[in-house]
Amino acid sequence: MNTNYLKEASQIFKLLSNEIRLKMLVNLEDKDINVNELSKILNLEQSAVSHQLSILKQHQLVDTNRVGKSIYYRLDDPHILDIVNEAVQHSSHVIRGKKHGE
Amino acid sequence: MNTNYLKEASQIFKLLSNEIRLKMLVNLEDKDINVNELSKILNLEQSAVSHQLSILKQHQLVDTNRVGKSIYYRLDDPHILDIVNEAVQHSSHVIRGKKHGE
DNA sequence: TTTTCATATGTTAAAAAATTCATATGAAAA
DNA sequence: TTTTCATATGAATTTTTTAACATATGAAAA
Repeated sequence: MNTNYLKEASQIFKLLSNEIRLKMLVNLEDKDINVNELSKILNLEQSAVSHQLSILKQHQLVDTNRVGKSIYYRLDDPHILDIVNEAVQHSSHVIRGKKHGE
Repeated sequence: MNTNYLKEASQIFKLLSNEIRLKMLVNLEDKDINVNELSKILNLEQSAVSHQLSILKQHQLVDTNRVGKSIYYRLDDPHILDIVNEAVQHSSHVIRGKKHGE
């Protein structure tokens, strides 16, 4: 069974495994937002926000464009949110189901 | 914007962010497999396999049943593979697209 | 009921990721 | 062309994950 392709998949999941980054992506769904705004929205230090955005950008989940002095971020491939939605659905199933423990 | 639900999602992604665990899930797609077999398939120590399986089980991604002395694992909710497939698709897009660097 | 064998668990060491604080950059505004 | 301001980057620290080895468990087979 060839499972080489799973390495890349695991890397994407690593990106998505952080709540802050998820929040960023979700917030960027329908509008571009600059670093300072994101910082307020997420209630995080500017530096923390920049660091996370840089990770997302490195992996081409977001892209930037400058407006005046600000850098606005946008989703590079909105399809990524489909993956997030699937995970949300999954978790709500599990919670509702309470298959095992509790 | 309410983003509380993203915490659970991030936890699922955390589970999926490890190549070994992904390989396990994919291998379990169409048949149950016991620990020893998995150990051979993935070329990993038994203990490592058990540890990872235990994480997956704790989060209800797999379940077990005993046959003789062996413990067979199975997918608890095959839907989880849909999420994996979406990620695979995404990564192949990005690779093909080579949107930015290189 | 003793032994065997597959699997699970505990623990520690190593690696990777996240957080924080300080500082650098560099384009835009003055 | 100097200053300002938003953002990026660097580096040290802490936290989280992974990996590895040793050992415990416990059901099944003898």
